[in-house]
Amino acid sequence: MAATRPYANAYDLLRESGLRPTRQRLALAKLLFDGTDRHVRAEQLHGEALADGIRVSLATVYNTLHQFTEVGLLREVIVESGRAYFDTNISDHHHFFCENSGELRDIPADQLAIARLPDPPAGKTVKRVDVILHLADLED
Amino acid sequence: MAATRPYANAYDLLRESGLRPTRQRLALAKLLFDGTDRHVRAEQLHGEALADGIRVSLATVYNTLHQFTEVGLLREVIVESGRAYFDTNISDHHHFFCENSGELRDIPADQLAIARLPDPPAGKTVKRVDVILHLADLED
DNA sequence: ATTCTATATTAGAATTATTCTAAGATAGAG
DNA sequence: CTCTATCTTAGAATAATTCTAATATAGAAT
Repeated sequence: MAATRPYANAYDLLRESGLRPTRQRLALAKLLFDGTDRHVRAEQLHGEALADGIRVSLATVYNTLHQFTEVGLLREVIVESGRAYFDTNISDHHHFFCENSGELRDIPADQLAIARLPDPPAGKTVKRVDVILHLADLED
Repeated sequence: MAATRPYANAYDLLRESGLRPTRQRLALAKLLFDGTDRHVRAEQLHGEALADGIRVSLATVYNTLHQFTEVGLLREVIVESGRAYFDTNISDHHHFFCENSGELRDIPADQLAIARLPDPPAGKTVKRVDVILHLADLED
């Protein structure tokens, strides 16, 4: 097995990313990279860790999520002011965001295409393209 | 003059939107809808109002920006966690966001096209399509 | 014009998400 | 085994925003 790296051992993952494999990073990596695509909030991951008996502070969860994002293991998705999600799916794709439930869902890359990108202003590069489709309940 | 409604009298604007034209709403509307496209933050608009000698509280600025957004006079743009901009350009368009300077800039509608939109999940409609191109300084 | 009532506005407290701080712990090189 | 750079920590601090309950005001009804 290998494919999209379905379980590349948390230890190796950290090693390859140049992050010291500490107890809490290992534990959080295991929770995050379980092979499924996850959209996590810091507070929520902290809860999961505690529930698993892992002693880790919320500050460390924030630090770790940001470090993972820096080395490209995660992608941060901003949907509302004061609400950051971290996406374990780092492939090229976009998101549905349901304003009623607060749920974030992946849109597969092949279902949304950007036809034309504008040139960035001089001296800048486009670092990231975020597309969010805000959903609302259909009522009649 | 009329075109895109370049100065449709703040009073009428509020009236047509079903908002009671109070002193502070009128003043804020005048600051916001001056004919140019603006990207405003609440704190900043509050500062401008005070500088103009308009007595208004920050809470009212927040209330007003949200009310204007609800009736379609403004559009809220989220770029980073804990950072909301209100855009006076409510036509269909997208944004560049420079992470270094915090500057938000319009991308004209004709410079970015979405080729294909996915179907929303059952029972939902796509309420808004947000595209943000994150910019970073080009260095070498 | 005056009165009245629903809606606005206010200051300040409260909340939420996040970052900072400075002290103590630990991975792993030597 | 020791040492040091890097982590982790609890709790304080910050930032943006929302809430609260009291006061003010627009505009309809008198």
